[in-house]
Amino acid sequence: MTENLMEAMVSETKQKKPTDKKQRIVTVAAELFAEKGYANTSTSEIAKKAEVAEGTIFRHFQTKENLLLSILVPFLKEALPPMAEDVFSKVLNRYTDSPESFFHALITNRYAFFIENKEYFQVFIKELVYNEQIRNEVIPIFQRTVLMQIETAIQTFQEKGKITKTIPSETLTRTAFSIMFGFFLTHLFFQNVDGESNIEEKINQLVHLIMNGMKTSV
Amino acid sequence: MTENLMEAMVSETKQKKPTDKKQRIVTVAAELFAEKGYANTSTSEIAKKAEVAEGTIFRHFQTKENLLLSILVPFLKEALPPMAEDVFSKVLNRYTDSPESFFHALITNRYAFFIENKEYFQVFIKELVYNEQIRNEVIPIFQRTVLMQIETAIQTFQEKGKITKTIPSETLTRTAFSIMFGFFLTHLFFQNVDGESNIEEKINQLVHLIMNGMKTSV
Amino acid sequence: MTENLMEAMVSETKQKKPTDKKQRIVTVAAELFAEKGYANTSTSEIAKKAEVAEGTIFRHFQTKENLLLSILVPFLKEALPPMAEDVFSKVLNRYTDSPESFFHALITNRYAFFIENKEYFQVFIKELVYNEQIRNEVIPIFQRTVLMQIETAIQTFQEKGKITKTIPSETLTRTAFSIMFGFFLTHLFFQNVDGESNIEEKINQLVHLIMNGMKTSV
Amino acid sequence: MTENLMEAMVSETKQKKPTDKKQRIVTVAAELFAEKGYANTSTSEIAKKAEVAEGTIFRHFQTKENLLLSILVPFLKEALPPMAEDVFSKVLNRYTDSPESFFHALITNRYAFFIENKEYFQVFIKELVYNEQIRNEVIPIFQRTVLMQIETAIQTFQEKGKITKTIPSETLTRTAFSIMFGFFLTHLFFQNVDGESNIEEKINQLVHLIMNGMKTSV
DNA sequence: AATGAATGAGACTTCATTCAT
DNA sequence: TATGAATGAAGTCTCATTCAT
Repeated sequence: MTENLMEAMVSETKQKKPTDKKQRIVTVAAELFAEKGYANTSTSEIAKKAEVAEGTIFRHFQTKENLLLSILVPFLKEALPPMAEDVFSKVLNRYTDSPESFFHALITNRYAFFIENKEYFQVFIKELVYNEQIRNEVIPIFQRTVLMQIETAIQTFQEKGKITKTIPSETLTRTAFSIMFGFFLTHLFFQNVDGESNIEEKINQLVHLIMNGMKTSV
Repeated sequence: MTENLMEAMVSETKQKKPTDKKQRIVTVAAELFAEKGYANTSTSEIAKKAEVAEGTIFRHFQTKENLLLSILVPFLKEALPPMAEDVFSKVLNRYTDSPESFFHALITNRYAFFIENKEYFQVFIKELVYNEQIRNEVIPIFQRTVLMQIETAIQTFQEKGKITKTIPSETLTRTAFSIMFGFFLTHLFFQNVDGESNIEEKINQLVHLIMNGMKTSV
Repeated sequence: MTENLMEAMVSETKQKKPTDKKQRIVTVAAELFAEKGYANTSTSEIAKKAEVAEGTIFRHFQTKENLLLSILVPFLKEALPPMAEDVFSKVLNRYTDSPESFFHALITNRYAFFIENKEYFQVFIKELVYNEQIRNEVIPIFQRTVLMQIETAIQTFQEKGKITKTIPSETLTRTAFSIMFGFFLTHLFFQNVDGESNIEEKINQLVHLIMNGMKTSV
Repeated sequence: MTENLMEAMVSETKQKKPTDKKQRIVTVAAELFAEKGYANTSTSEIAKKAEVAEGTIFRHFQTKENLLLSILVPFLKEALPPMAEDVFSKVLNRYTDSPESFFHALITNRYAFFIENKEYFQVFIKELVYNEQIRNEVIPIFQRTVLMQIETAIQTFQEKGKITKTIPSETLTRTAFSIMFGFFLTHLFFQNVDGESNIEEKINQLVHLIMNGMKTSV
């Protein structure tokens, strides 16, 4: 990993319309990286499946690693900052009165994004676990954007007396994130956990657990 | 992956006392697999660091993959079934009256095991994410042992009216597991999240969140 | 090397005024070939530095090798035959009475040409050493033109009793050429051997050494 | 070129007995590098001609460049310092009274060495011309050892009044070296210039030219 | 049991060249 | 004339695995 992810996320704007073949390479590579991981996918395999010459991959991406970044960077660009800015300004402001409706909106919004980008999430999570440099570069960004915004929301609700102050907001944030992320992961690595039908109900249950835990309701 | 993990977990009992060199290979391989992942670690690197000839690795383990299994199988053998049988008979039976004390004992017990085996957990999780065969073989075992035992415990508490019945036990189980696993992962991939000092308090907070959620206590 | 240098040197007269881009390609290629050698310079590098598309190079020169020849041939055309015909008829006839003035004029004349074409000399010498076909084609031409003309001059001086007859004219020629060529090479591969100032004096010294050797003058 | 030639010349002493195959690789590579140059010789070609697997080359030499250094470094180790130290102490001390006998002994000695190592000289000179790093590293060594020793000898003779003082010793040295090196090169790149028979006579003529030049003897 | 030289398949990458636009 | 995307052969190098000692 020579390039820096942050730089890549900034500089990667000058993309003209990607060629047909270039797009095909990205698509196929994402599929294969998602399925078998970056390290277990060869460029010749990508070339074969995308029906291009192997050299074409390198004309467009220079290195295999660059190809990986070309998949991850646009995804992260859409996944991280919007989650912090766009989504939150919408979600948080609108549902500012009840933490329940906030968490419900948050999970619903991110679940939709997640379903749309299942494959990219798989690539991302695999490399997050496997690749130290990506981990080192992405996690701080992630903390500054996603986690801190959730924490801010939670603190707001703590101020309003709607969320307990006896537990530090940091721990609350991590726990809420764990529940949400665990929910997504379940859907990522095990297919068809639940029929798609009752997702709405599942989310309601998660929100209930986040807010009320599993003790018997009085 | 040619061999089957289950078979391996059974057949691998005939281990005599491993040679000095054999042990050194396993130790070094675990370190390197944990750090860089299986696919990014070469046998020659292992040989060099373990100060043995490369041939020696193959004399003992036949294939590189076998070496990986020789690390994971004993670990899983100790991690999974005991968690289900041994630990649960201790934990569940002893703390049968309150879900709080049950979750507290469970998390405490597994956290200790996790701390002891940090390195093996890293190898395991990396390959769980990256390696389809391991995923396919281990997850069902995991579901049958760990998750089902937690679910049984939760169902027992539901019968006793100590845990809500309005949410299916399966969802409750996954959520509890998410919280617990999220807690462990935080400690696995980010060093020094909290000072080691206040672990006890952290666990108490987790248990509180599992049982009561984050809404303001009345 | 498919084309024959002699053919190229003859046929290559039909050059109209070269395009702006064509000229830029030649200039840039000469620079790069001089610096890094033909084999270590890629056409894409040339294209980039000349600010043309890679295809443009091949539209004008068909092959990379042809581009090399397009640099070398005009250079050799000026370097070799004129040295034989033009220069010699001037130099030799004018300075026919003393070998000293002949060698002085010869070295001065070629040194000027060499300084003007330093870069082309570098390309030429690199490929002369590295490329068997160029060596095989150029050396005979070189022998027939340059060396034989010097030898003729030396023989003329031998007839006049101004140069020793006890050593074969061939050996004398090679030695004179070695001294002259060694002087040029020194200036080619090591920068700033002498300040440019005392070139005239250096040449005088070389001529003295060619004619009188290094023994103490009586 | 990552490694430094000087370091390589020092560190390369720990060589145990080279394998049969290792030796074959070196021999074949030297042949091919001499014939076609380093950049135009592929490792697969070397492997084929040496009748080893291509991997074997890299097991022994890590990189192709390292293989080149493994050929050049021992050669230079033998060629340069001995020429300065050993040879000179023999040649200079023994033939201290007349510059003629000194140059005669010097050329004879080096010519023998050159004939024995024709192939290595070809590799060396090709890369000296083509490869900037080798040039930058070897030339200073060369200047400090070979050239300076010749210059010292010449200065000694100047002190004794046997060589002219009107020309700086540096110029004399370079000229003597040009004549000698030109003589060697002629034998390197053009085969069979003279029958081997009259080498002794040729050397005598060179010495005469160095000392007396080509003017008619009185 | 242990070694380490040897292997060869296959990895990533470069590059001269072609061709549709 | 000029472009630059596309090609695929060939290049250097890595690596798990074998085998004679």
